[in-house]
Amino acid sequence: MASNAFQHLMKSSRKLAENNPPSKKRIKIAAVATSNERTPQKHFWKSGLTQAMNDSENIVESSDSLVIIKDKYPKAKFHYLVIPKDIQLNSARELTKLHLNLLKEMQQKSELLIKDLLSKAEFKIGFHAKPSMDHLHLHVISTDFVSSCLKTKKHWNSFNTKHFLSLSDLIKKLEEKDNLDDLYPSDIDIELYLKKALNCNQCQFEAKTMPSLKTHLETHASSL
DNA sequence: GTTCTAGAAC
DNA sequence: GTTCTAGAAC
Repeated sequence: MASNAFQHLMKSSRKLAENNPPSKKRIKIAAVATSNERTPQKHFWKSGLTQAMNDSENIVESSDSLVIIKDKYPKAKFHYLVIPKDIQLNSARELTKLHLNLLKEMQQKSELLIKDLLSKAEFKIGFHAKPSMDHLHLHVISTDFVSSCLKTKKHWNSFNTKHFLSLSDLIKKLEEKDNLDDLYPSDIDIELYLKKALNCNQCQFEAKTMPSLKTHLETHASSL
């Protein structure tokens, strides 16, 4: 009897939940509806970085030419973005020999940034071949990949396949050639990379699901 | 890029 | 029944 009453209560509370969606969602719908009436911007979120790099809350350090911020959704214990202030490019694909000095400055600043962390972590420094956010940004990320923000296969593969282009490779290429045409993957290859099986970056383990990969990565991190 | 959630996969 | 992924979001 008591359990029946409890089940009934649960049922009715679930119904209540259905009839009253979370306020967060309502606000979102209202905001979208407003933006549609006046300025329909399908990809408004792409400019998120441009906002973040100008918000002192996020800035780790800043110079005339570069700003370094913490990634808002870090995919590892340490995850920074090194962003050139005065560049119009959205992707590393368009970098040329003319950008070599800038890239070397970014490399120097990145190495300085992680200098004191090298006893705690290893780092990857590079660009996503196909970034989602506008404004060229260099990822400086620790290789533990232990983070609650790491959730999807795309997250993992974007850093752990040839979708991730190491800065030192880019610099090497531009020292011998004018552009990155013969280093850069095609759009088709990029799609394949992002859908690859989930291979651990520290051993031969292949995970079947993201949750199992995350559990596995934690075992590497705790054995350090 | 994230959030949300339907329905696939287990 | 629960876990997990993947596609929509105008």
